[in-house]
Amino acid sequence: MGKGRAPCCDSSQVKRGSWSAEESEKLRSFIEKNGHSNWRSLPKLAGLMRCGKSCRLRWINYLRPGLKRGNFTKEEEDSIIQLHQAYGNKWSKIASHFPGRTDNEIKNMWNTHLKKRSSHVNNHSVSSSSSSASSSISSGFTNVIKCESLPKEEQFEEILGEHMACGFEVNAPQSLECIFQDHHIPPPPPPPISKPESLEIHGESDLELWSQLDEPGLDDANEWLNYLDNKTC
DNA sequence: AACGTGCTCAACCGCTGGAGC
DNA sequence: CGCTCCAGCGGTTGAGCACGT
Repeated sequence: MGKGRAPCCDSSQVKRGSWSAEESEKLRSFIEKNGHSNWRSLPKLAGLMRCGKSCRLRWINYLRPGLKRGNFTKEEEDSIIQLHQAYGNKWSKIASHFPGRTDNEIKNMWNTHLKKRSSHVNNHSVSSSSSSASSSISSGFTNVIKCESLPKEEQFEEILGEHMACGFEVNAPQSLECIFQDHHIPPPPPPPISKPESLEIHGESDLELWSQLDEPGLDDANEWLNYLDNKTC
């Protein structure tokens, strides 16, 4: 650490470990009355012997209203796997697709259950991805990108959302990455630019069209998706 | 009943990026 | 421009529980 910043709190002054019901209630009622504009000073103001970070975690992962607790549904699990293909370990990003679920919860779910399942699905999808990718580029999905009022990044988010809702399989987001990477939209994890797998399924010389997208602008991406859309409708 | 093992999940730790000075 | 502060994020840990022997 050296001359780095001071520790967030003095460990001799704060309580650690599990939260009691009383502490949780104190935190909840304080935040409901006063909000949480400053986590650092919050514990003091709320009369808690806790570090601000700890309060924040407790609130976000446990006390926050609207949290959906309990088991994940099959659909949620499938979506997590798919989103993980697109985002990697960006748990907060993934969690944003599941209102009421926390990044911590999803991260735990992934590490304990889905990691194994995903590797299985991944292997399986290598052989079957083409057809599933083709059928899931629905017109609804394509319409999202046409909503040009949204910033590009949001468009990408929207697309992925639709995309997952369509049951689009794992390597499809990577195709999208190819299309959008020049828009400086935060990319999903690699692979490098290449012709999307989904092209081959149409049995046409799609490479030609792809090659025209050397410097794809958003319109090019639209064109591309329209093309795919037409092919699948 | 006692013990060992594996699993779950709340919580902690350390790092990063943005904002303010 | 560099420093400090802070919120937020992702990785990791460990207490508690369930289950098998």
